[in-house]
Amino acid sequence: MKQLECKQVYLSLPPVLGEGDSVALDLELGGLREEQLHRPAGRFVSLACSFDGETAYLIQDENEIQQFLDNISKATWVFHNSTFDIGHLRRWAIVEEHPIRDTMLIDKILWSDYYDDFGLNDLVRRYLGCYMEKDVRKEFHDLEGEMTKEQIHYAALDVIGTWLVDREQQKIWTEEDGRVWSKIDMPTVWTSISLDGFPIDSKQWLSLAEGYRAKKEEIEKELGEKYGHYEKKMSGRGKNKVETEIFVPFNPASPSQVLKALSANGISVDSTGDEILSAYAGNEFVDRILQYRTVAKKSSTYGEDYLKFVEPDGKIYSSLNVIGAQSGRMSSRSPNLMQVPRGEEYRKCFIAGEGRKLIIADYSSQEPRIFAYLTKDPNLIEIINSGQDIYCSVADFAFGEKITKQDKERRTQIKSLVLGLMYGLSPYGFAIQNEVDIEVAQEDFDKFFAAFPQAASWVKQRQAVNTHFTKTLLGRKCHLHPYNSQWKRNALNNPIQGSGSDMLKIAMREFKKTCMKDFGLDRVGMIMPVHDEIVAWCAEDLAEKVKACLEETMVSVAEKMHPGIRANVEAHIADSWSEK
DNA sequence: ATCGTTCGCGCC
DNA sequence: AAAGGGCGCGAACGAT
Repeated sequence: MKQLECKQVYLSLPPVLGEGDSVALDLELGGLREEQLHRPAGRFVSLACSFDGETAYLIQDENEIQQFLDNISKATWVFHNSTFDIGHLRRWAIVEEHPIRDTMLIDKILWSDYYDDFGLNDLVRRYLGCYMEKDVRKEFHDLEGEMTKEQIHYAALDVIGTWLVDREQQKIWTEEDGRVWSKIDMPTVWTSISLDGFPIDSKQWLSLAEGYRAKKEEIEKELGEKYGHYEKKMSGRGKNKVETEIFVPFNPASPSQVLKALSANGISVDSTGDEILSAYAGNEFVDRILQYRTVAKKSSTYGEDYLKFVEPDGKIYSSLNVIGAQSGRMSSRSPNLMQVPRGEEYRKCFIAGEGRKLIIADYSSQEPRIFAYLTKDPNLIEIINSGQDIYCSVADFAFGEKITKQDKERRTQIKSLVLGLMYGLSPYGFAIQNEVDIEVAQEDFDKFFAAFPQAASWVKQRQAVNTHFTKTLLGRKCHLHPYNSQWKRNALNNPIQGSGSDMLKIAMREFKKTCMKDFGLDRVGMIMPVHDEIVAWCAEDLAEKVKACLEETMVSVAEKMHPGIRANVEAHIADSWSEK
């Protein structure tokens, strides 16, 4: 395979560029750990750029960064993983919101779920047929003094690769792809790097974690002794060789050991996940294992170690991946703030902080509304627009059952049917999940589709023929694998999930553009998105206004996306994340 | 030791 | 043949 080439590297500032130019930029830092790539940590090593795909300019003095950026301020900036570069550049320079392209994110827009690797080396291979050494980049992390010649060369190749890939992407992206980038994901990049940390009550968290660790260790000890076994072991040499018996405690965290123990208990299953084991609830061993899992999760993922993410200012800053899922959804890591247990005990630890309030707003039934819009089913639309509880109304309309929100069991079942349908749930799956006969499940499905014929035909049509890709309401593509049976469920779910994520991204953009701008970034800020929810903060005296603003923004964004279908947003002013 | 994969489970 | 979509994380486990 060809090697990427660089004709010349100038160890100097780039010339002043004009408006039509596009310039690829790449920042190298040293001394960064994986989990803090998104934080202002690490040493500046170099900043490089290329505006022709042949030559590169590179500086190694952090005092020149501002001038470097000023020289190219008129041009469009191109990054590979812009969140990283821009986030860090702002440590040394003033970086205003600016037209950018991101070869990684744009490739996800173009090829979501067609490829699953979006590293610069992957793109260089796919677009340019060139091979890029990867290992040299690692050395930056340990770099102490001057860059070696080789390192300078590879830093230059990075920007050249980025520039050339961008040029190729520009040739193939459609107007619609361009809109998805400029209206949805580009603004989200700028939003993501200005998200504020989430203040944490560390003391409370710690006492929770300690409690769960104690419980975990207790069960571990009990089960370890009760279900452990002796193993013969040889020790010593030659004449002194003796056979001893060693007690090996049972490890409840080991799926294979659990499987064996279950089998010894007369329970034969293929795997030991919660869904399978809960069918054996009542069995002493099974119950204990499930209890163990609950407390083990809480003392591992949400244990004492979690506090390593709390920074000196008492806040947790997670890293937001602007396109984290094939559907376009965002994801969060280090830590993933989107999956903090919903229990009050945990959410209570996430607080507003002194003199501030949290504004928590989420779309209610976001996906069913999108589903109704996509299918244009008049009956479903009528139910949604009536403002009544969707699942109770479906119970009445489709099944002739008069239920209220208090009939939790049936309502939950119907809710799981409606939501499940949008995920590609089959009657078979519904039957197993709800422990009903397949005939009963099939009948529920039939009744639902009979009541909502247009929804039925939409679902059927989505799955009739593989169109190679699906699109969200705003045109974000996701490719379908024709040889994978999952394509049918993706064809169904993707426009729904993806449109939901587009909606939230735009709502974030609008909230920032209006409310945050009006009141000032020292008075209002965003903390995090959670798929259909935005957590923001503001100065105490602004709470009512900001709440109203966030609510209105979210509603209006949604109703623009699905005209004719009402949106509903539940917003709250709170001192902690647990209040709803 | 260090790596990648699998399992199980937290969230929407 | 499979049987509800999308993630990230920690522990276990097998491979190197």
